[in-house]
Amino acid sequence: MVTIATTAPAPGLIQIPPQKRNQLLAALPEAEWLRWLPDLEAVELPLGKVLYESGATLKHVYFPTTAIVSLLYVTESGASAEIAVVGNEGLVGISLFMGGESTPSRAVVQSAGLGYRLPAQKMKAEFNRAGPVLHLLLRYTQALITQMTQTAVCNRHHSLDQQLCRWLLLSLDRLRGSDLTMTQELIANMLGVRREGVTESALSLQKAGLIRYARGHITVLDRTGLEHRSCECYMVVKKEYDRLLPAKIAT
Amino acid sequence: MVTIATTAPAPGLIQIPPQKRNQLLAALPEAEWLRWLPDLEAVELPLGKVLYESGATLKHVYFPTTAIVSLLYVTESGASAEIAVVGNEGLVGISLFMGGESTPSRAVVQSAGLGYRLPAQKMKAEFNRAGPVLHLLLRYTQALITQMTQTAVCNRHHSLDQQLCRWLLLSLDRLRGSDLTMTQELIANMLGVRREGVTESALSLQKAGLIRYARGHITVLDRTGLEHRSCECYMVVKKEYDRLLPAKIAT
DNA sequence: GCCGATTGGTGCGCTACCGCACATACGAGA
DNA sequence: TCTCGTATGTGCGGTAGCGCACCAATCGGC
Repeated sequence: MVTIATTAPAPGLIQIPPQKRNQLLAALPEAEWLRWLPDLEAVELPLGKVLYESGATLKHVYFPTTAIVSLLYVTESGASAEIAVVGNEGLVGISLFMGGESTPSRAVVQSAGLGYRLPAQKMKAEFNRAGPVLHLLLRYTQALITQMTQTAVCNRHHSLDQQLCRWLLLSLDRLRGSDLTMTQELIANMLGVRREGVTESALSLQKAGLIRYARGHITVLDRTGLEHRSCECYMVVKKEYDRLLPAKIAT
Repeated sequence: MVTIATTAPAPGLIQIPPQKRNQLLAALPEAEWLRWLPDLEAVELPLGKVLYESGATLKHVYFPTTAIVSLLYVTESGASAEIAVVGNEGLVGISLFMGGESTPSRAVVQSAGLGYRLPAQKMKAEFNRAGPVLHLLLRYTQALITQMTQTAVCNRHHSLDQQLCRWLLLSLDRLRGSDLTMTQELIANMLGVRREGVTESALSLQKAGLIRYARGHITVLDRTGLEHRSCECYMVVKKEYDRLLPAKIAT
């Protein structure tokens, strides 16, 4: 059970509103911030929760704060592949303002946590004001596109080892700390590979002293090492996010 | 040498302006159409021409009419992978209005032909009017995103045979007729695989009577057969384009 | 403190694709 | 018509990752 404070800073203490732990929300101009606040609903995002299904019309957009959400596609034969990952730097449900209202992919919570959501109508109305919000959201969308294209490239050319490093780093960037709660089975589903393959790659990372893990809990020991072992895809994506999005907020 | 008529229908004959062979331009409301027309510059797009480089700031957006353009990413090691393909249904240079002004990918003419271009400033100004053009372009962008994500999925899960079918079909949809001028080497570069692999897959398609080809010229004999042999990715993309974009124009 | 379920580790044969080397064939231009 | 360059066909050993079967370790609930 989680109690979520949506208002009222503690007396005598300047407190960051929890909504601002999402960087897009934090980047809103004051006028927008005040207008959105009453409609932002805090939500728990437990592991595995499906935020939208392939082809379904969206009812909300989600702004994760401490959760991570995977956008993934499931093939007719049941195989899956992660397209992109969204954390507190972004939002889930771009097709709402892009105009399609749905996509062929699915959004699933990959790492449990909290977030906020805004009703679809409100989101569209705000977007269509065509002010700074529009540009903020489109820049985020472009960053997301880069992540997607890099996923395509990585799937084509890079080894499972490299992809695992990229994946760990992208996930890590979207969490505080250096731990993630994540079974190898889950990672395999995201990467669209066999669980055994992940076991093998993870073992080699562990032997190299880069990570340590046990039963669904991974600790990154040597971030720089991971970066070296990763393919270029991680850095390409990271640099685009840094370039396109407002400076990060301290959390 | 190509003469391009930008105005003046032949006497006694109702003629479609050549600009309208691009479906986005054709879908413009009358007011926009008239405003854009003087700034639309006809350009030849010869095979291999680079419309923009990775990371470079765009000076124009391109609206292909008879040409096809590939968006591709080249890795540090020189390997390449196609991210998406753009023909007369779309435009090249979405990062201009998305706000990034550049992307880590590159745009190369894959099939020679004609197109029109609009200066970057004009494009941004028109987009920022926030009228119907904005929504048209964003819907196109969402369709493009679908193509990109499906490329990622296809790279992960489907065989070269299937990918070749998908690729042929996507290219074919962006040309009139059933011929394409394209060496196996080129196709291999797009798909990010070995040339020999393409030879082998192409042979099996030819043996099955689906295509015929010789020295850089491919003729599709059995489109339906190709569709059956392709993975689901082709249809997913096609349906999203049909859903998101205005009805096609007769050309 | 025991038990079943979850998670991770390992072996093995298989296949698709890679990298390389080289043979062939077609076609445009001298 | 000959020739050279480009395009395509083929063979072969190597390897990354797959599918499957099974074992080992550890955790949480009773």
